[in-house]
Amino acid sequence: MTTTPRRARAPRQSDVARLAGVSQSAVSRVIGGDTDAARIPEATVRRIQDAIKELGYVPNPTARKLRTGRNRLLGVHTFEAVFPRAREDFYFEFLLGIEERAEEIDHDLVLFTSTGGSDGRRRVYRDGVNRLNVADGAVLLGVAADRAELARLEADGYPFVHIGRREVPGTRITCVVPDYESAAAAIVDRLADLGHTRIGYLSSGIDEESYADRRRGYESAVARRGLRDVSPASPGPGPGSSSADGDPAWLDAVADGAVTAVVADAEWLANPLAERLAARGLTVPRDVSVVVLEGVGPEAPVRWDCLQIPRREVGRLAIDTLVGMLDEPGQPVADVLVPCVVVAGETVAAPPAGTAPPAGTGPTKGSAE
Amino acid sequence: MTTTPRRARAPRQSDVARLAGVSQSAVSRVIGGDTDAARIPEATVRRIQDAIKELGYVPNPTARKLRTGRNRLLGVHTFEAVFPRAREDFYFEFLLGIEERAEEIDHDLVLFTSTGGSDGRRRVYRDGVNRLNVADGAVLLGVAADRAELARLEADGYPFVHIGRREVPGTRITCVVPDYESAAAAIVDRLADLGHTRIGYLSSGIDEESYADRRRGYESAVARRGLRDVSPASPGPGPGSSSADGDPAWLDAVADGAVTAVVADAEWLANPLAERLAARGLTVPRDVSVVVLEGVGPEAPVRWDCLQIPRREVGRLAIDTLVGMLDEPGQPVADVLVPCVVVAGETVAAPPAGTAPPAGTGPTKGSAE
DNA sequence: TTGAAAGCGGTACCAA
DNA sequence: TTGGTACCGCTTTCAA
Repeated sequence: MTTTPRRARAPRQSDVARLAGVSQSAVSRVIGGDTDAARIPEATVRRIQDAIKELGYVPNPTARKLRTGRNRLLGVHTFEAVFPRAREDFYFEFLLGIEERAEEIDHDLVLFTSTGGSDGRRRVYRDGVNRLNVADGAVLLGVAADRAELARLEADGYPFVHIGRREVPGTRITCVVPDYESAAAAIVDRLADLGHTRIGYLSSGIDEESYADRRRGYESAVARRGLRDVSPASPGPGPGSSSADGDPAWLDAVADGAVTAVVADAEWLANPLAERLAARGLTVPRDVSVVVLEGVGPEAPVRWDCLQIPRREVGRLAIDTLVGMLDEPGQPVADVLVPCVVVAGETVAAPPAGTAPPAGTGPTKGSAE
Repeated sequence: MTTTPRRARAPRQSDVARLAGVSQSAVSRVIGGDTDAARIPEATVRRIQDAIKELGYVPNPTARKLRTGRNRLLGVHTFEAVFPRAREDFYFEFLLGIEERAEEIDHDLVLFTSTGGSDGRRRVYRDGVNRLNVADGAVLLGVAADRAELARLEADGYPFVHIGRREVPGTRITCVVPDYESAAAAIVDRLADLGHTRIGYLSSGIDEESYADRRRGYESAVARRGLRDVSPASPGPGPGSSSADGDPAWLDAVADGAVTAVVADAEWLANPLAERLAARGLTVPRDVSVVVLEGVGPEAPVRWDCLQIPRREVGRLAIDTLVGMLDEPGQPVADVLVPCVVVAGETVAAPPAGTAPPAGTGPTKGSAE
């Protein structure tokens, strides 16, 4: 009976070397695949491989890491709950892409966890030690990423990329971000091409980089195409203060034909908008076209025309960018912009015929009162 | 301006030693908290700590691991999808307990991922190397855990515990399992105490250790209490072949009063059972009591009397067991049984008055035809 | 009390 | 081509 004896000590390269009758460095070379640099005779390679098999030798990743600084382990750190429930669908696709790509390039992934503090926020540093250090580098994500930690990580020279734009004063952190700006501009272009000349922007009021990107793309395209921007007054940030709620005057102006297309930050803004327009006798898209700047799933009640965030691709590119940083340390790395797809739905059409711009219909910018 | 210069190299103990004017080993001792063994003067300790702070020194976990074999990293490996959707609720509580306990004893958690194969199954070994090796040990979970890998892991001497009982011929793997057997027996005892004398077992037909445990507890208690077991014929294993579907004859016998209480493997068996009993004019629990052998959430439509799996506690104990193995290598470790709670619901009552056992109501075991 | 030095298991340079 | 050897950063004897 050939029961494997409880191996007291894992075999090392030196054991392999002894069995094969060669030096330890020869073993290391064969394992490292350095057969080109220092051509080792077929026979020797064979003997070494046999010895490896016989002993069941496997390289020790810890020793490797200590020596080379790499162990083909990539960290993933989300600043939110470990096993998110509500946010799960949001992260899921990113993580899929990350995992997919990591595996393709033969890296393993480690998900860092532990809440780290009584406040329940997930931290990178605990007692001053960077927990990510066991991995060669890390991908960070999470809408509420702690910026101070990002700055420290960067200052410590730890290689990482962040999914989603994150600006930290005095620090250059590498981000992989959906190209919201171009996509928003493309959406405006499409509306302009269809004949819309007076459009509005319905903002979520959320003060975060990605929302700013979208708005910027919208505004530059509006200017470039010479359109008239008739948006409601910007609401203060914070939940519940959607601008659709806040500006009935603007809605009345829309009903009056002041605007023939609306670009909305998010689906949860578009739904009440459609309701309120309906209450004023307007139909989407016959009277007003609506585009949503955040991908909506196929199970959405309305098939909005929308911008689709390429989450999977963003995840994959985050891995590639990170590994690029590891391979070329010290090189400055530019942010990576990932193109978004604009998906056609059922909420965009040409403006209603004969909707000439009513003369002097309110301000170009700001509330339409 | 005190901008931290881009640190080319992380500070090491030797740097700290030089700055503090002591030897490297002194630094190591202070960090290791060995102040008792080799009493270092207050002043020296202070100088070293100051130097540590000034340099921002943090210990290198890789070097530590290479030297001591430990790095306070515990792996978690699930054999199912990385970011489970459907199963999430099932695993979630285990993971909560694992994380909670790991943090209490100051260990970090590493979730291993990567699908490992084109078959989509998650593997521990890839190209023969144990990917868990960067961690001191690991907690494994997943209903379809690959047994061959468990055997190999054990043979390799890698420390791990498995959540849920897993039998592998020729191997002793340490498991942390809910004590289904005792809980099932306690349930039978309670029914017997209430006066039930003829009860049935509704099996899921799933061929797995945990289900076998439950049935064993049921059967031993039935025998011990001298009850009559009138269960439907065991269905073949596989989805859709629930025994409630498969045995209308048994249902008729129940309606006839052959059985006053039913123990069901899972909630998805109990729901159709209740419907079919209702169709025959029976009410739960007035005519028939029903207990479910798998905890059901508070949002369940029916508040079943049920067995609650102490998932959180199981997770915590898995960590404690694992760390125990690490602290005392070589010691054989017994499986850990975690008591289950039996939760009172609204589906158990005393048997209907005057339900004397009908004489000769069918076989003690098997189909009640 | 403190320091020098030997590894932990590999990698990679430099000689032979 | 091959082997000897220094070193990665830390822990832990063993001497001083």
